[in-house]
Amino acid sequence: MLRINLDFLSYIESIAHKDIIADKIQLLQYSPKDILLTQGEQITKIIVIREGITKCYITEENGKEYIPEFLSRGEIMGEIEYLGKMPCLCSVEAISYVEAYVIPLSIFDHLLKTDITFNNVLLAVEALRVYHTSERASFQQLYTVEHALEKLLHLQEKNQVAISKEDMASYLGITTRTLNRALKKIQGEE
Amino acid sequence: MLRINLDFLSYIESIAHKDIIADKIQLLQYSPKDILLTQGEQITKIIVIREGITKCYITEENGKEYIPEFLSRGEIMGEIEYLGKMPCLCSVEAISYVEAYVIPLSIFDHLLKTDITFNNVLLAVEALRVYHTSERASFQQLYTVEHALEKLLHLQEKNQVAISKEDMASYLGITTRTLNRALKKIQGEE
DNA sequence: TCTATTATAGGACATTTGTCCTCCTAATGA
DNA sequence: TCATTAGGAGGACAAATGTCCTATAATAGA
Repeated sequence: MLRINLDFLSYIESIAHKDIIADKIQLLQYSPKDILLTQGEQITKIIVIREGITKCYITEENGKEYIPEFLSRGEIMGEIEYLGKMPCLCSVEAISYVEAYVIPLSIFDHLLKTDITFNNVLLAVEALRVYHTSERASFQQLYTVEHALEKLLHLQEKNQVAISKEDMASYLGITTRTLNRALKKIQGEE
Repeated sequence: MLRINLDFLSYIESIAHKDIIADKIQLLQYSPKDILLTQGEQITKIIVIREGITKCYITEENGKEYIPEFLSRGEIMGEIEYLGKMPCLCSVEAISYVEAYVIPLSIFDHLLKTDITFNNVLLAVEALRVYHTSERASFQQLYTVEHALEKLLHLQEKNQVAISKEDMASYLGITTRTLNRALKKIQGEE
């Protein structure tokens, strides 16, 4: 639910500090509600979060929203679209104070073509993403809302994150009304 | 819905034929209902489909099934789990006659560590997977069953695939009863 | 201080979906 | 030929979910 990837962050930081290209990788700051990426647009940079929490959300044509993930430390964004030559899948919004490395596409491309360790590390990142995304899609389709909600609440507690009810509903792919009902039911069972 | 990746297939075939390691990559045949991978087991090989259609399915603890994708030409399997050091996420079953390249882990690993083009091609594959998986999860959560079913029917027609009603329901994350109702409703609207 | 806005909570009703059954048909093997 | 089985279709009822609406509390800004 709150994805982090410290291995990847370490690798990016080692590049950002030591490399000849270091001065081309910026460390930027974002405030809550700042937009890091916009759905549908072409990618112009790759972003890796150093600190803070963001939400990644898809707005469908019927106006509803779905949150595939909350991204935090060491998570990369924009690379999927660049690699697949696709427009941006999600919008990404800071929900806390955020610091992130911003990598120009030229640098990202250079790393892809020359740095095999970078390729290996990135492949591991993407593998985990596919795994978790499929696992979650399956879970949410086949279990009750309550079951999914309980899991979400545990994750929230474990990660010490506070998210709005609306975002929780978007993450679960339900309405806030259904979320409230499920919360009531869980309380009653305790 | 029926994923194919001809670029990746070309690259694998070029390796399978020309390389020094060619004799270690086998071309195996499978009949309908043969199992290529089993959910929960450790991966022992990487498989790339040359011909035919397979279904990839997750069985949850409550006995229900979810089908993340139907994989066909040029699709790879097992690599996610190997890269992420995870047990097998899905079982994969042939639903037509299938021919597939079977790559030993040692060879796959060797390619990862030495062949940067291989890394680049594989990254593109995984990027598309994350993209499509998230896109579909969002779509299925936020639109009506009918809407999702119509899309599925178009894809089936376009790809000339016949799948059982039960598999269609598993793909949509619903019961066959709900599938039948949705089919009736669509017929009425035509 | 006073309004406007936002997040939250939940009632009432309609719709959708799941569960449990039954029935039908085609294909298969004894 | 006659069960037997698997896939498909759909009725009846219960449960879950969405929609629409109202209400409250907290907060920000004039």
